[in-house]
Amino acid sequence: MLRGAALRVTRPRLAVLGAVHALSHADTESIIAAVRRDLPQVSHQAVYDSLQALTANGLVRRIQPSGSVARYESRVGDNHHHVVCRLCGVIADVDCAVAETPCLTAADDRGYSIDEAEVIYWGLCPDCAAAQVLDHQP
Amino acid sequence: MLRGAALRVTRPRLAVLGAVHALSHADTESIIAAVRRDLPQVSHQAVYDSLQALTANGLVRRIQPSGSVARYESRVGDNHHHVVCRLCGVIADVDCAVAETPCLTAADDRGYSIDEAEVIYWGLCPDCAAAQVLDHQP
DNA sequence: CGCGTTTTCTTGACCGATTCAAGAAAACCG
DNA sequence: CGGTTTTCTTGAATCGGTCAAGAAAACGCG
Repeated sequence: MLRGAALRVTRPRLAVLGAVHALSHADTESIIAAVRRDLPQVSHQAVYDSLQALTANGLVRRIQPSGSVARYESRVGDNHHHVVCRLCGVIADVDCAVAETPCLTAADDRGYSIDEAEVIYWGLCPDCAAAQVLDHQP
Repeated sequence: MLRGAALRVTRPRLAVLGAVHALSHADTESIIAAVRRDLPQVSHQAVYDSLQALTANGLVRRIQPSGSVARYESRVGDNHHHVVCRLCGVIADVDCAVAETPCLTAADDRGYSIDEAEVIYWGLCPDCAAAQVLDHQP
């Protein structure tokens, strides 16, 4: 994958790529921890640089819902979206409701040349929704 | 407006509300500057608290595209979306392409109870797109 | 395979938006 | 006009992320 993107193959990059694939919507801190299980010596900066390089070349995708730190996922190139729990912050993938390139056409594009539509659904995850109900019926 | 939301009416809150209405997608720093034109003494904390209170009560809306600081707008309750320029970061409003509650229905909601769909279109604003073309045809 | 160039990693300082905490001031309710 | 509660001031702290300089590792080529 790295060679395909004309990126040098280094241990930190391999480990970061592995970590992003192994974890689900992981933040940088979790990725650093995972990478250090293999390479205890890596600096946080190497991880930041790797994530930046991988993101810029489309090998991983970066998402950052409001109020959250940056998170990374390995599912790329299929324009799927995310649903975020307002209470616990957990993220799940959702496929687009509309079509292949979903809401990619704005009603009026204001003269912008749009290349991506990012959709975030906000709500309550099943667990938090259940806890919510219990609170109101004690 | 403040009374309608059961919020105490204070000078800082009035000034913040005015600033958000006067500016377009302003960040906190701009809002602080605008507020201080009327009330030179206000602390940044008062502005942060006011924005938080206004946002929590739906009087202003907070948006935060990846890589940007928090921004606030006065257009609320009409589920419109935003288009962000990848180069200069400028933000414009766009109405939803689909319907009243646009992409509010995910293909598979994963058991979440969704209450909002937030859409951000990424692309190039007219100015940056033009500059881009000039770069490639010097 | 070894060398030189270029990119990447290590180390450690730094930054800036936002939050926390404690006390003073101001709104609201009779 | 008090008393209570919320909000504001002041000032410090937090924390994700970035910057900078030199050391180390990849890669390309002979």
